Amino acid sequence: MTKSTPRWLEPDELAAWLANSAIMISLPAALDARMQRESGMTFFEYMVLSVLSEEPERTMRMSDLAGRTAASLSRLSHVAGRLEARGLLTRARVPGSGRRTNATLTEAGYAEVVAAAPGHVAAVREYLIDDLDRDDLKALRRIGSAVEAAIKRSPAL
Amino acid sequence: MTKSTPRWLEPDELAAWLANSAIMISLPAALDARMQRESGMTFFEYMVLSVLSEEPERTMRMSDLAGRTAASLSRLSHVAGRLEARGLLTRARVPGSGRRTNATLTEAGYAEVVAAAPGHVAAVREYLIDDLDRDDLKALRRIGSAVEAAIKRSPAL
DNA sequence: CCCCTCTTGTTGACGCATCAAGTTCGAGCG
DNA sequence: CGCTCGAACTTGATGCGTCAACAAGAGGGG
Repeated sequence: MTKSTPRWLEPDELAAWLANSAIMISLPAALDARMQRESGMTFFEYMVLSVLSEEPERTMRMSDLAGRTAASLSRLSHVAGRLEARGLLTRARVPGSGRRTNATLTEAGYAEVVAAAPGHVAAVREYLIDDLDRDDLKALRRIGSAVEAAIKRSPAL
Repeated sequence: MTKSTPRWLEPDELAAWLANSAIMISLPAALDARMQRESGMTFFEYMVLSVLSEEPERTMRMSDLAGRTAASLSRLSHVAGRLEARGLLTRARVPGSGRRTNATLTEAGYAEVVAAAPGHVAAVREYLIDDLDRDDLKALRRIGSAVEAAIKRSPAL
């Protein structure tokens, strides 16, 4: 409690923050709802399958997959369990390498990604990309990187 | 299924989209975790209390509150129930006005917001605002507005 | 007047995320 | 060798969000 009174947000900062809320809150909700409706899978499930689909052998270590999808290992494990039950991927321990596990996309899983991809891209365009000009795209890139860095910078506390 | 092959994302669009994922996924998670740790409440709960605290009489209709927090009425109702159980707000039907209900912040609720606010602002600065220059702030504002508009534009489907 | 329907909320079931434990394996080291 | 440590998952309990169903006024025709 040695903190002094905080620097409150100034008007333009506040406006930016409020605008950001739309991106942070409404966008994921909208994308999720649409994926669910059109492809019967979660936005996050799509991410997992999609990342796998672009990997050589369509295979990836659970840890790496978690990193790539910005998820906790626990979350990924639960999701992988469900996807495995649905026959969209398989898991296999990598022998002689500690507790490492590889996830591999099945044919059925690949087919699902391929089927879902167009709708996904369309949604991303419709809700975000197509409304932005080249400068906005660049800015978004910078902002995203900054956020990523800032979060990584404060792992514990 | 009359769709032709979709316009895939071009490199700079893809980069922007990936960067956006950090904002959409990691940022809310980070803010949520921190609010939980430092103030024992959800990010969303904070929003609700905070919005109420700035209202005259610290009172607002449930519907309006839902709109302001970008939540479904159902979600808000659940949360309001919990907050009410914790003594942070009260609900009361508005007599003679259909089924309208007003939510009002209690003293205890107000005290919680006040206590949580500095940490909240600090987090918002640390994870987002303080890393951005004036142009980025403006861009963020434009992008947020665009997203909001795009989502409103596609209510059904 | 009575029914119809619209608005506004609430509720319950279900699914997913999170958090804290537990499990299993490899490695380092004494 | 045997022990402990840490890395890499998995699992189970708990809590929140969503979706669909319901409830309860208020108009508004007919």
